[in-house]
Amino acid sequence: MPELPEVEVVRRGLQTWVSGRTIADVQVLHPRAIRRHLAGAEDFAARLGDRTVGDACRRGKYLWLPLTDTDTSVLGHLGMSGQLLVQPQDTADEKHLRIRIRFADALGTELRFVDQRTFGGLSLHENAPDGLPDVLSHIARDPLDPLFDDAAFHAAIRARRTTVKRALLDQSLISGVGNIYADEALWRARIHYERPTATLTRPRSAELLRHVRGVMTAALAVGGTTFDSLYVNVNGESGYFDRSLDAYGREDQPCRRCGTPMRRRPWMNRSSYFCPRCQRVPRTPS
DNA sequence: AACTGCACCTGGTAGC
DNA sequence: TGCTACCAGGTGCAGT
Repeated sequence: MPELPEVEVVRRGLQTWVSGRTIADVQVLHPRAIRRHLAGAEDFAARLGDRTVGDACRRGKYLWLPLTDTDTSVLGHLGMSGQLLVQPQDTADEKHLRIRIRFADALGTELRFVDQRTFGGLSLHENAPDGLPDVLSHIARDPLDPLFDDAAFHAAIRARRTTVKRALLDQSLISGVGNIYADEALWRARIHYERPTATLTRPRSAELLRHVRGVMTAALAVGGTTFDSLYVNVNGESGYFDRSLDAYGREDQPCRRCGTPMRRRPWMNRSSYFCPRCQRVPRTPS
């Protein structure tokens, strides 16, 4: 399940193996993969043809590739299960290959969008004046962005009448955080996922942000080490997921701080994992 | 306007 | 064995 660190690994891969190359042709093998490109598959392919790819960019979980000499970008989101792979052209098609992009050079590789559950996809958009694809106007900066405004974040969540995990997953407040890293950061900060944001003091929200950054930076360090080949990879199975998670997926296993069995609770058609001792349920005088 | 809840997907697995 | 039910969850939008 790609969140910000995994997407950043993919961005780096695209920058290394795709930026600067000129597109020869595009095959859309599943229409749902370009459903956000409203003009359809033929239009998508035609607009990419003969265009050159600029520097790979990211905000939160969104990736985009500007097309040089145009005011447009190819926007990508990996959804739940998406992968962007740079493969030798003679590699057999993946079972869930959705989009193939061939290049006009002789490097012998192509870019493939593979996605089992088809929550992700590619689309082409006009760039807004700030250079971002126009459809990203509602996506906040992510916590690894140097221009992320910690004070504004604190003020925004204090003004909301919602709970802290909802706020962490609200991409208009802070982008790039998903269910896994939200639980990890809340465990590190010893905050219960249902704590009202209005109860967070400035030091507590600062501490939470520090842990969000800490868990993402650690994941990025691990994910980054596996990426040193002709392969832009994201599969949610990096070593980080197996070895380093303290909360997510650890139901009934001892808390790594206090030994209390961790709990899982249904939450928003998902799950929240937490330590019932370290992360006390807030008393809510409604 | 701010907030809540759900549809969209498919493969793996648990249960019967 | 073969069927059903459920789970994973990011996003956008309909509904309140």
